[in-house]
Amino acid sequence: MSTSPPRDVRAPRFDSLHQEAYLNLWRTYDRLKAVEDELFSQFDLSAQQYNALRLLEASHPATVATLTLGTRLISRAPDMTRMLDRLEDRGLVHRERRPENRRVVEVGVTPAGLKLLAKLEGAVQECHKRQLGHLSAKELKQLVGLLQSVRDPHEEEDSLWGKR
Amino acid sequence: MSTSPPRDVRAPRFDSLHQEAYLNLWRTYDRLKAVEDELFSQFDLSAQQYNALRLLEASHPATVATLTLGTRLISRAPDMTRMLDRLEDRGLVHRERRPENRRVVEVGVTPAGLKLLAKLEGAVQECHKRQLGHLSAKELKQLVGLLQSVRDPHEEEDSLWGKR
DNA sequence: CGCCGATACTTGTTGAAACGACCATTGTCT
DNA sequence: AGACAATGGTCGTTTCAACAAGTATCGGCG
Repeated sequence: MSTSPPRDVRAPRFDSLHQEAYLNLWRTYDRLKAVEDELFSQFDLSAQQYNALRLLEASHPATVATLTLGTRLISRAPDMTRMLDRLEDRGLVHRERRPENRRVVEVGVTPAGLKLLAKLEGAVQECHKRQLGHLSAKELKQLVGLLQSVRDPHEEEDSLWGKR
Repeated sequence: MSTSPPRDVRAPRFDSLHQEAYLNLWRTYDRLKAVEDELFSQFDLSAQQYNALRLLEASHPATVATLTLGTRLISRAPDMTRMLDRLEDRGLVHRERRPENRRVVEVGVTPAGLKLLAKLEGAVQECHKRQLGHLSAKELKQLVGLLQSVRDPHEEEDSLWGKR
């Protein structure tokens, strides 16, 4: 009886190709997120908060209803209220109920919020370069295409992220 | 002066290809994670906890030091202690200090932990199929390759996830 | 042997996420 | 007009993650 060949018991092994793909996706996201987190933590922002500010900037000067903003975020956020509380406390957004429908709370970015975004813009671009700058444009496009295919059946019909 | 063509102000727009790739990665991970979370929440487990149990199973019957386990996890976990506390309270892992080095805490999976893993195995495979079953093997392999390239410069020299 | 730094966690504390129950407002149906 | 469901948030509570500071142990080194 022969001994089995030496192998690194630590090396990740996978039960299926699907699992390998998912765990690779998870790991890759985690590594890239670490790069981003390091930047945002210097400004006491989370990636999610930055994302929200960016969305408000895109609509500016129009405002956006709280729940609408929630659905547009990259990662679902079941607690918009307190996230906006924190941004409002720092004077980065403002909230307002309008007479025509007193249920909805309209949210907008403040001048201070826009100023912070402007200050961050360069650093954020640099950060994305550090994350992915080692890939060619061709590879990046291929990656984006594949990720869209992966995600497609998992997006709601009217999602902003669905294939168009 | 002509008016600009109508466009969906809600559609995500990107400042660079790098950013587009990263945000697509984030979004895709979030969608797939939602599928997985739904499964694990039925067993009061997090994906990270399941991952830890899997790693312990792979080493079984040998045990693993707490910190070593932490570095092998897919997503970094700076609070192994309390995560293991929870698993130990549920009888899924056991911990032990050995006389030869009383600093390290050796962790192993218990029979109950192995039983839980066995019970989950089929459902987890099914879950990964739901996540990624709509892609061909060729696409999946291409995706894995691209993700490795993305991650490569962000892995530590001796990481288990580096290219070999 | 006694000290010192390194190792391997543990504990405290604070902040954020998850989940549900709750409340106010509006639109609809009879 | 009154009842009732649907909409849009808010609040309370529990759990989890992150960071810092602290404790126990070990391995040299003079």
